[in-house]
Amino acid sequence: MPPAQYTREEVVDRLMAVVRRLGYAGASLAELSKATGLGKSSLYHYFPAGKDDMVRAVLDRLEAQLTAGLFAPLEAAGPPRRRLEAMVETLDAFYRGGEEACLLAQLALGGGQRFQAQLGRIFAAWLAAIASALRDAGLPMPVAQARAEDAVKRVQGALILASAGSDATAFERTLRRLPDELLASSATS
Amino acid sequence: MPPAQYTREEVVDRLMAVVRRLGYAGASLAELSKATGLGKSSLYHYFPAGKDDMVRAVLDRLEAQLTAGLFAPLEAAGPPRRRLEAMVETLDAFYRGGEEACLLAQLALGGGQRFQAQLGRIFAAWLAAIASALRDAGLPMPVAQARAEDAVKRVQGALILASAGSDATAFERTLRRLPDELLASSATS
DNA sequence: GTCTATAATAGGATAGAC
DNA sequence: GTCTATCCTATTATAGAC
Repeated sequence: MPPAQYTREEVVDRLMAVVRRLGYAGASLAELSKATGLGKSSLYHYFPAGKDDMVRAVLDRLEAQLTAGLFAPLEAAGPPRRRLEAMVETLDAFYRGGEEACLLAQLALGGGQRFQAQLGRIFAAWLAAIASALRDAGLPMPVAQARAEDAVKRVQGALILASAGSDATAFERTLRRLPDELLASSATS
Repeated sequence: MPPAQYTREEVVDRLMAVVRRLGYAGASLAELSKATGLGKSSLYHYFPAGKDDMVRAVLDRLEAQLTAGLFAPLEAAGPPRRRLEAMVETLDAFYRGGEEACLLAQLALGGGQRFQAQLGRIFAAWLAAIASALRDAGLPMPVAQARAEDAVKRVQGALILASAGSDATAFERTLRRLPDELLASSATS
């Protein structure tokens, strides 16, 4: 009954948690309503186009969060290693040590083609941001790009393994070794 | 109307294709019915407990297929490199160059905790099979295990990237470099 | 073993009061 | 801006004929 309990951003954050946990198809309006404390009609007030609209808002917000909290710091000035370590810390907090799934992966697998374009852009931005740090560390651009892609794959794969309950520590181990492996001057990559 | 159009295995294969593409929540009985050419009632004849029963059968069949087609060859006699190359070829065919998603990932992200125990076992078997080949190649067991885990993460991550439409060739590139990187005698891993 | 028909429920969406 | 009430459709599941 009280007016404007939550800001739109707070609402979107709560929606994000649901989609992240249950996926696009699994996130029913009932769940979304429960998570936000808003009735279905209130959700439709915020998001006139319905569920698609909600998930779109969630993805937009995630993109903004990643851009500001993950990609920008990777491309900012400062020692490349420090930047990569910051990424690792951000990821660890964001995925709560592997306990929380990745919204990008959820939408990639369960969102049909609805979000593919945006997901592609977000992943590309992530790759570019990592490559930027590696290039600043002195790696040739092709190597930097290849390693960046490898890093994202490892993080995503580790989250799948963690979700599968195979190995709860898999994610943490991946993160811990990431900076060293990205910056190594070896020949493998 | 004709009796027993498909064997149970054929039915399960068709169900698998749907779950793989749409995920657990997205795979409706209507889709499953369409894919198998069976009415809903016929599906309930094969799988009395309903959708859960169907997906359980799908996962059981996948586990059997992976055990016979992927894990066993990895642990069989023969040159380790050959075995790893066989894995890569099998994966490439199975995921059609990255165009098809991974059922394991779909169920890990969208299956709640319903399948977690089985998924954990399957991933553990995969890791053990790769590690077995690497140990036969002369790598110390801890290194073999770490690299095996890394390989599975890369494959899973590459499939996410491919699903996200970010980079269609990411999967192929990951596969191609896998044997060399797994067998390298470098210090990184 | 498959079908048609039907039920019961859940999901997405809207109308209109407050 | 939120609610209750409602609608329509999809979804899951079952009954019973063939």
